[in-house]
Amino acid sequence: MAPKKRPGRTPAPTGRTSRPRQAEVARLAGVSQATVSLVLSPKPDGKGPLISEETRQRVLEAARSLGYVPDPAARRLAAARNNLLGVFSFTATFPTDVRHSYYPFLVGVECEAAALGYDLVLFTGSSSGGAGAAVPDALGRVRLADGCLFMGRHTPRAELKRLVEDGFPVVHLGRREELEGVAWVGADYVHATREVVGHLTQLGHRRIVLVREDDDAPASADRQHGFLEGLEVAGLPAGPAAVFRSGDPERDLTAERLRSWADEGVTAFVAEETDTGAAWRSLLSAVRGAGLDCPVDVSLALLGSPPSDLASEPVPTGFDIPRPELGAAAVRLLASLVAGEGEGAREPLVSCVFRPGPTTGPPPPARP
Amino acid sequence: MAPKKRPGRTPAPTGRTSRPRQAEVARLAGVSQATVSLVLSPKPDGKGPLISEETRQRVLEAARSLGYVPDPAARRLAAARNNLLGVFSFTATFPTDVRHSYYPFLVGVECEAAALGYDLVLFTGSSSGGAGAAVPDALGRVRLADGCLFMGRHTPRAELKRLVEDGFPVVHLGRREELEGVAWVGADYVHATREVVGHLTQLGHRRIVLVREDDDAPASADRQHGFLEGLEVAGLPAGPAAVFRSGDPERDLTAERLRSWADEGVTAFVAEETDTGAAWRSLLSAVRGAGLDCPVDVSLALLGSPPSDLASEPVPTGFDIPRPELGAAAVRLLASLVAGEGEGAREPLVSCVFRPGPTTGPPPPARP
DNA sequence: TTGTATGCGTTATCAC
DNA sequence: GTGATAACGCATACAA
Repeated sequence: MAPKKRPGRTPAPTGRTSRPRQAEVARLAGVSQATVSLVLSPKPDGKGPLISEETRQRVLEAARSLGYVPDPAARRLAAARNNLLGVFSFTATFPTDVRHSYYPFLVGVECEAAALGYDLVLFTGSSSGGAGAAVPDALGRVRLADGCLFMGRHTPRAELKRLVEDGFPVVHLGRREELEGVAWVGADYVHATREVVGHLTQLGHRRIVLVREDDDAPASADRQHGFLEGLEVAGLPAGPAAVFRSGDPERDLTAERLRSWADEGVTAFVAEETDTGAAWRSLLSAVRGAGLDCPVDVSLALLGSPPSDLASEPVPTGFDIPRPELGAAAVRLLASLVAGEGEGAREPLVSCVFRPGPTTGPPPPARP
Repeated sequence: MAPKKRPGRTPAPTGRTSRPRQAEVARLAGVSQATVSLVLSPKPDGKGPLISEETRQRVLEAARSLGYVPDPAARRLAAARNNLLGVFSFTATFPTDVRHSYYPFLVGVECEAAALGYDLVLFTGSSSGGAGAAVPDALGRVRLADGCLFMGRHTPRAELKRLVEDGFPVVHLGRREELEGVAWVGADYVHATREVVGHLTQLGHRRIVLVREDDDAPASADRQHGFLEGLEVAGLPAGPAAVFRSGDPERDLTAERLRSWADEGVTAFVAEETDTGAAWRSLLSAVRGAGLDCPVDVSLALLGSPPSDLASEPVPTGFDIPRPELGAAAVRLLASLVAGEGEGAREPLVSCVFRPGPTTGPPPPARP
């Protein structure tokens, strides 16, 4: 009699070659499948049932002879974790335009993730397809990981908050105090900028201008904050006139503008570093266009690292953001959240290190 | 009467917040779990049962409000796909030592993966921190993805072959003809090197030496192959004397060695590009140490791109490996394998483009 | 058109 | 110590 056909999945998906399973190892070793599991993945602290050495060896031998390899999918499914940490950047992680890239962060992220035993899932904001095609919410896809790291200057607040409210472990790379409940690690731009300004004032500069882009990212706000603080501690006027803010510095920061500043007695400029490096690039070309010599006529400092297309130029005075360390710290924090260890962020601020350079010097003698 | 306790796993692991499952979406939408599955992953050709538009919307709405995202492990276990492509490098993908990195490849990989609707899983298999890096399971983890891209000069043949034999879609970035059955895409180093040698011979060089590391990677063998071919087509002796092979060029490639070559009439050197860039770096410093002027006294060419720590120097004559294109091509091939479209690799070799530079010129007049 | 009943390979638990 | 047995989350054949 033919066996009655029952509902359910086709016994063998007739897919690709199937690998040996624990059940087959068990048959070959003359034990149960569960025993195989116990032998092959023993509890770390020896808590589980102890297996006799003889059985152990039989199982191991059987597994080896069959070339058994555990199925990670099944393992993860049963363990309710997938050992995956997500990395989501609001711009492409590996942009064609190499000028703004998150590569330096990833150096630290990958290292630390590996050390902690996690693999990484790279999500891109732009990617349209992906596993969550049915769910239009781009950010929703990150839930496939055990937790997710977010980076980028502009963060969709609502969606991020939603994740956090759902108890999904989230860490933002970069200060994000406005988003309550969102864990973050960031660089101490305030302190680092104050330090750069201090360097300039000690050299004797009395009129300094901050060049920033028209951008409300905390990273920009922090630099401006530190800048103004730096002026204050030096007893200099810290009015809004000291800040030049432009949405398109390549256009607004002209040689004429620069000359007029020089005429007013401005002897030093600091520019913020942004994704595109536009502020610094514009500042440099304006200085050249104005025929000014740096650092003789004017001192320049960069609040961060120069864009890679300017790598051949001398590294300006400023500070270095310890990106790999930041990435590593973020991963550590994220891992602790995933492990359920509460808010384990003791010190979310990582210090930047001051970088002396050839672009700053004493101010020129006062002009008539 | 209390329900009899039966063996089995604890119903709820009492763990942390768990992601919503199809069952919960189903409850919220008032349908069965199977219906949710049907709505959320419809057959591409509309083969499966058709769901009424009204139910569809209810399910989608429920899924969205719950932030549902399919579990990749479960998807994969159920013999489906999870739209995940793996990337596994045998050296750290983002090494601390920035001199050798796979970043340029990833630019193309990420772009193409996103375009094809895949997310990327970065397997941190062989990174520094890996405690159990030696476990054979390291490669097994990639089975979590639908397929995997491998990169690196040194490939564990056995494990890779195992994956392929099991029908797991695998693409190797870099020529790998010795591993039968392993699909690959690579750069045409043979042709590109021949071209560089041709450039030198046309300039008039008759004695050229190849500096390579002591490394049996195909990438090295191909360059040597192309080098010797280039000599032959120019009618020059292509003996082994023309190849300088060293496991530690920083030590072996001395200024004295270089001078003696010059005395023998050698007027040009080509160095291979490797992970570390050691060959090229050593060559440069030896030339300087010998007090030779490039390109006046000696011509130098680099079979690849200079290491990033030499980015400030003039870009030498040589060729550019189209790394992003290679990465993209690899992803395309991998995706076609995942889709079951057989060996879709028509042309696995991508051309390198010759890069003229200031480090080569006519040979100096013959010395007495 | 929707619901029911498996099964994927593993881990975890309990009774023996 | 060992062996059943129940989930883990999802996909699918089949019944209704």
